[in-house]
This record gives sequence, structure tokens and C-alpha cells, in this order.
Amino acid sequence: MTKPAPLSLDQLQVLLSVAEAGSFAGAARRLNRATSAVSYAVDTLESQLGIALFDRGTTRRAKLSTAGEAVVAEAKSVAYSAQMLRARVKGLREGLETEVSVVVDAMFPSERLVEALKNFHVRFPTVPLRLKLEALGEIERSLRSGTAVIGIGGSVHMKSEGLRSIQLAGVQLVPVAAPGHPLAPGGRAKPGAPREHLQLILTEQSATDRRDFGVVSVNVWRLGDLASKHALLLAGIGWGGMPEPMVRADVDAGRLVRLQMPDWRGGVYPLQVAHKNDSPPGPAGQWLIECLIAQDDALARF
Amino acid sequence: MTKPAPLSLDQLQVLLSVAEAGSFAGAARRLNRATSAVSYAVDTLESQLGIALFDRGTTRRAKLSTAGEAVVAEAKSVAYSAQMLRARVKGLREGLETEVSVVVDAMFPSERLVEALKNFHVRFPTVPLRLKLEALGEIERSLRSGTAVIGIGGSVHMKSEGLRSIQLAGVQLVPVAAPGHPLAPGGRAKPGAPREHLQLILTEQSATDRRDFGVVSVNVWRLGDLASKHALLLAGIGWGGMPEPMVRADVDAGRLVRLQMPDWRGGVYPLQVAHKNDSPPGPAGQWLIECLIAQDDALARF
DNA sequence: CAAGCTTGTTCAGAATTTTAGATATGACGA
DNA sequence: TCGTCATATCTAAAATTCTGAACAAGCTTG
Repeated sequence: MTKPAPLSLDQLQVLLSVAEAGSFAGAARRLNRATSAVSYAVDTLESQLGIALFDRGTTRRAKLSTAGEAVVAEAKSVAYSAQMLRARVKGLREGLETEVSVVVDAMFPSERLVEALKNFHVRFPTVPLRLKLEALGEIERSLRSGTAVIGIGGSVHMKSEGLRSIQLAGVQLVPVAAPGHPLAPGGRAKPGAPREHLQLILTEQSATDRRDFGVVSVNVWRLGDLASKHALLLAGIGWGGMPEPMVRADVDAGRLVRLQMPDWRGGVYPLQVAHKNDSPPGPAGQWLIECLIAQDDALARF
Repeated sequence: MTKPAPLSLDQLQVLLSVAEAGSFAGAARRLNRATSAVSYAVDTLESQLGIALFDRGTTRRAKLSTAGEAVVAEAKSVAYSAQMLRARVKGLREGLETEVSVVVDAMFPSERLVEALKNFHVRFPTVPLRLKLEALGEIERSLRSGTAVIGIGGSVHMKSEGLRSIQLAGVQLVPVAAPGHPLAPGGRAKPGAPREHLQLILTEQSATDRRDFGVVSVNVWRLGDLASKHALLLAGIGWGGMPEPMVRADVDAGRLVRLQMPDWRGGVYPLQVAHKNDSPPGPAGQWLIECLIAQDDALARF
């Protein structure tokens, strides 16, 4: 027998008003109701909960009991989530989407992402976000399959049919290795011969579309995600290209060193933000895209 | 004009039932109500929110709209906090206190505290906890002033009038310093002469009751909290006694070394758990105390 | 210390909301 | 095409909640 007691939001709202106003009559005025209605609501609430919320013994003033204080605290939490519901519904009524799902290339600098998402949450507190970090072609795939509505990734991997994409500032790719590595400045390898050393490159699992980005060496390890590549580089295993913002701290701290490679043509990893043409993002998603572009412009100013 | 629309918990509950059952009729059966009542509740909810929760266009089946899905998610959150309120009230009805406030001596091993509090939260999920970390006499003071109901601290500092206290296993106090320190084994100081080196000791701000615990040196710094002492020791400034569990990791990692001191008589810092006689803790607090004691017994078994 | 004001409770009737049950209608499957 | 199942709609009845007034018990003020 599920009998969760017929609590009502209104009762809780009345309780909160009384607690805030400090008196039944005050709450009644604030709620535009008769005092007796307030009294009645509190009464039924008390009997439904089975505990006294107010100290009625001595004085006639509305003084919360200790139990009452506790219930008020809980009631606030209930009222808050109800308020969230209303806010969310308000957004939906105004055409906001129910959620925004984003796939991001692991190359995309996380500070820029975090910054954009922070703004997004301020602007659209009621719209939940779904975030996936993927690499290379997986971004386009998520976009096409509808798993995500917005994709941020390398433009090489976006065939444009059916997708609308906007260019963003790319990230600088720099060749790095651990300080002890032979290719490192001051290392014992002669310059111009990086081909002979183990290169770590990013690839993807899927059999199709296996072109790689910036392969120089013969001796190559293919890694499925950028974090693993990062970890191996830090451990001193091989060398490889990394997005500059991601290794800046490591280079500054001396955990990695930037390699001098004349024949390195990795240059800039181009980035763009894209969405499907036939299911464009709603207002919130649109806003997020524009936020990323604006961020881009601001960066370009330096 | 605050007009938050007269949502009711019951409406949301009905919505959740429908979403779960997959049909109005099914939800009606589950709720022991007529189908028309369910239909009515959903109808009014939809009109109050101003959006369609179900796709009624083509088929007659109860299919949530995308907006409906979003609202269901929010409704779940509201229902959850309402459930929390009910659970809390149930506890209060059974005599649970509205919260348990604890002051703990900084010397008390944090693993033991965390362990006990974890169990506490499993056993009493609805009872909020208020925790303060203090040192020495401040514990007794909090207890007496009523700021906290349960105190865990060194027994030297508990004058027993009006307080009921139970002995716990104490913590071993060991003299430590950074590896480079002259007193360290292999250091250049001759043993038996620690008095000449800077000792860090714990003390308290208050002018009254300024006795210190285990003072050996002449050259002394008095610190207000154990964390600062810990930090200074790690930084290689002075030596001092520390609770063994708190520096075990540091000693194992070589960041601190244990000093050999024949005339060190700090030994064991005794601990006890106490509460005021005239306002004993409620069932939850009582349980926490017993949990600490039981933990003690379990430790003694090794 | 008593009058005057405010506050909380109680009660009866009224207004509102919610329910059950019957009926209509669309969707689905045999 | 028919029978079954599910939802929407309607009406009357049932339940809940509101108001307004009467009353009792502080608190304030003169």
C-alpha cells in the first residue's frame, strides 16, 4: 500500500510564508488569504506529518518548534526544486530545447570549453548539458547519428554534406617529448632525423577512414585517446605532436620539452563548430555556438 | 504579484505514475483511482504549466513529448525532496534529534572520524551533521556552551563536572622532524640534546588555561592549530610531537622522520568522547558515540 | 490596570477542486 | 469488419479548502 500522505506544495508554501513572516496573520496578508485559511493549512499539515510544527503551549505567537525548524529546512528544499521545475517549464515554453548535447574533440583547449560552458550555465541555468569528449571522426559520427547536436572538432574530419560548420581558431600543434629524450634539445640525436624515433600519434579504432594526422616517423604507436598519449609522453616514451595549450604547463614546468623539427609541418590543428542541417540546435545551443565564436574573436584581438 | 501557479505534489505524482506505467489506465490502476481522475490531473497540470506533456496528435497512446520527458525529470527531483521531507519527519516522530553537532580534537585520527561518520550517514540518512574541528580546551567550551552536543578530545582538558565522558583509545604521539633536521637520525646533533632546538607545540589563544602538553625544549613556538604545525614540520622548521596516524604517510614517504628521544615522555594522547549531562544527545548522537566506542574495541583486537 | 489592538483558533456555510462512472471516439489486431 | 483496449469528455456527487465572523488570549499603551 503506497500511501505517501497527501502532502501538498501549497501547504509547504504556507509553512514557509509563516516561518518567514513570523506570524500566521502576516503570512495570510502576504498570500492574500484569510488568516483562518493559513491556520487550517498548518493544522492539516501538522496532522498529516504527525508532529507539532509550532510551540503553541505558552504564548500565542507563532514560534517554530525545533522539529518545525527542521521541517522548514526540508520544505525549502522541496520548494526550491519545484521552483526549478517551473523555471525549466518557462524555458521550454519559450522554445528552449530540453537539453544541449555536445561532442568535443579532445584537442579543443579545455579552458575555452570550460569558459564557454560556465557562461552557458549562467545564461541557461535550466538547460541540462550532455558532454562527450571524443577524437577525430567520432565527432562527425555522433553528429550525424543524432547523439549530439553540436560538435566541436577538427575540420579535416567533417565532410560537409548535411552539416553546417563554422570555423574557429585552431590550436597550435607542437612536437614534444620528455626532457630525457634523445630528440630533446641537448639530446644526443642529430637533428633532422626524427623519423627513426618512436612517434606517438592519435588514431581511431574504426577500420574505415584510417588516415593519420601529421605522421613523420616510420616507427609509430597509434593511440586511441589524447590522454593516453599525454601520459606516455610524460613517461618518456616516444615523442609526438600535442596541442600547445595542453602541454604548456608541462613545458613550463620542465616535464616536457618542445622539439626543434624543421620538417614538422603539423602546424595548426583547425577547429570548427558544427551541427546537422536538418536538426539545428535550439536557442540555447545556438547561443553556445555564438559564445564560442565570440570567444574566438576575443582571442584574436591579442 | 507572486503567482507561482498552484502546482501540487499530487499532480506530479500522477505524472510520474503515468510515465512509469506507460498509460493513463495503468497509472489509474496503480493509484487506485478512476482513469478520468488521472486524465483530469494531467490535463490541469498541462494547462497550469502551459505546455503539452504528451503527444496526443496521432495516436491515442500515452507518449511523453520531449518537453514531457524534461518535466518528468524535474518532477522526479521534486518527488525525491518531498520523500526526504517525509523521511526526516518520520525520524523526528520517532524521537530523532534535528541535528547532531560534534566538536572533534584535531588530534583525533581523521580515518576513524570519517569511518564513524560514514556509518552514521548510512544509519541516519535524514539527520544533518554539524562538525567542528578544534583543539584542546575549545572542545570543552563548545560542549558547555551548547554549540556542540558531542565532543571528542583529550581527556586532560575535560573537567568532569556536568560532563559525562567515556574513554577511547588514545593516539600515539611521536616526535618528528623533516629529514634534513639536525635532530634526525644521521643528523649532526648529538643525541640527548633536543632541548636546544626549536620545538613546535600546540597551544590555544585563550589567556586562561595555558598549560602545554609535552614541552621539552626551551626554544619554543606555540601554534594555534595542528595543521600549521604539520606544515611547518614538513617545511623543515623545528621539531615536534605529532599524532602517529597523521604523520604515518609522511614518515613512510620520507617527508618526515621519527626522532629518537630518550627523554620523550609524550607517549599517548588520551582521547574521550563526552557530552553534557543535562542535555544528552538523542538517539542518533547516542548511536554515534557507541559507534566510536565499538570502533575502539575493534581496534583493540589487533 | 484597563482599554485597544493584534493574533490564533474555531465554526458553519460557501466556493472550489477532485472524483467516479457512464459514454463517446480513435487506434490496433485478428 | 468487428472486438478490444485506451483516452477524452461530461455530469453529478464527494471531498477539500476558503471565507468571514465570533471568540479567546496575548501585547501595548495610556
